[in-house]
Amino acid sequence: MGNASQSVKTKKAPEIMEASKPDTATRIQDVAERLFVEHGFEATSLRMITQQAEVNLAAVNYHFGSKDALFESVFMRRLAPLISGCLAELDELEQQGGKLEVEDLVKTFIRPCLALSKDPSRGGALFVRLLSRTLVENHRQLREVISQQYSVFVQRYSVAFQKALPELGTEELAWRMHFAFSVMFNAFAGNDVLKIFVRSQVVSARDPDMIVKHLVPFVVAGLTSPA
Amino acid sequence: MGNASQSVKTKKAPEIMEASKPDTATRIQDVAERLFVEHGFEATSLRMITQQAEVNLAAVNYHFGSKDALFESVFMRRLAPLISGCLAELDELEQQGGKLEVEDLVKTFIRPCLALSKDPSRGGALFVRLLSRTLVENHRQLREVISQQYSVFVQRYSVAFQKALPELGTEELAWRMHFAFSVMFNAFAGNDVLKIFVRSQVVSARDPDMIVKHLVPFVVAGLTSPA
DNA sequence: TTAGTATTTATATGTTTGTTTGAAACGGCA
DNA sequence: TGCCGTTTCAAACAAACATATAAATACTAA
Repeated sequence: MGNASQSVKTKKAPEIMEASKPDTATRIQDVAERLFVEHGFEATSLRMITQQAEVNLAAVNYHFGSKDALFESVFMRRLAPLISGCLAELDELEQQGGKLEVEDLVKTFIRPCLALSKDPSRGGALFVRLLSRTLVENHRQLREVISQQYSVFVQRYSVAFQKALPELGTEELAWRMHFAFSVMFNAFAGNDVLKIFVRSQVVSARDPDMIVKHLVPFVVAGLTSPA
Repeated sequence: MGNASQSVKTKKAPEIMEASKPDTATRIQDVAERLFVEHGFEATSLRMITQQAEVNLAAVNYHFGSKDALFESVFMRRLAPLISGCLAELDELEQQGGKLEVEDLVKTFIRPCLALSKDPSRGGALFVRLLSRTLVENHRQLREVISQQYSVFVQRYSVAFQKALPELGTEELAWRMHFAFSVMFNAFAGNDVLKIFVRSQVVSARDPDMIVKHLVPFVVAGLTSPA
């Protein structure tokens, strides 16, 4: 096993939980995630990754098949749980009946993002930043995979928001959702447009709870503003 | 002249306006702008640029000094006029007295962006996308240059928004401006987070006027929502 | 025209890139 | 112990990279 590119890694967990370092493949993923976020896909060389992960250069191609496949693996490892988390919250909200409130709907998306951001064992805010990079770089094949597997995500939210905002036309709603998710993603990713213009790095408070506190009212106001 | 990296290009304009191709340096900038947007800085090689611009490989280093300097040149060529445009609108609005309305303030930023987006001779929406890429990749030295020259941009808008929204604390206002500029930038850059999840490319209407029509109410609502 | 500078060209340099290879080392099971 | 599938390793690969150099050409001013 290994050099086949389809292997996603199914190793036995070490029985006696060693406090030291994880799996080779996992170590590669962890370092790669950080470096891809920091420098982008192209600017991150396999040598940087393998050196920091303290594994042999050939290990990447052995375990993942290629640099592209490594990226996809790193990406999907985080995306799947995040999407599931959102859809689970959405399920719960819809099943408890009653009128769908925009704020609650927004929170079904924000809460899993917030939870992820605060969980170092899942890379913290790294993945949201990776996602925002991936949005802007265009890894065609990855987009293919994502849209094949997760188009339901957008559909579910579209339907839900339509119910919560029945007075809006589908087009108007599409625009507002576009804007809303755009703010939310970039907020969690920490992409501050204004930061590029000012010297001080102090501005970025970075506390995820603070983000949410200010983010929710802003987004809800935008979504619910009179047509 | 040429190989010194400080040369920003000061060629005579061709007297008889040839309909054919512009300056070598300009041709390089035009192609580079498009390719940097499409593939990012690292993934764009000087060979791609020079081939498409139909100039010799060494021309980049001759005219701009280095790949980094070329990027900075490409970037600044568009940033400077855009910022000036915004500040000019802001000046005009402030000088005409009366209470500062949030919507008018928002429009002082949106109008120059819209004008740029609709002007092919200035690269259309390319630069906004380049800016959004630059935000996410971090070209340190470029950030330095920008913040040195254009920190006034943020200061001016901070003061203006504070006047228009006196009931907000400075911190609350900073968050809202962060969110507002984030939506606006990403709207013009066409970074649609949801697009990555759905197959159809049809969604992206792309008409800048349409963007504005829906964008302004959303942003204004977010900014003015009760504290 | 001629002299001198500005630009373009072809070619070469030395790195760095992703990927491959074949052998060595490892680990569980007979 | 000896075997065998799995994993690691050092080394090498061609290809592509940014940049440098010197010769060739284009242009301008006298």
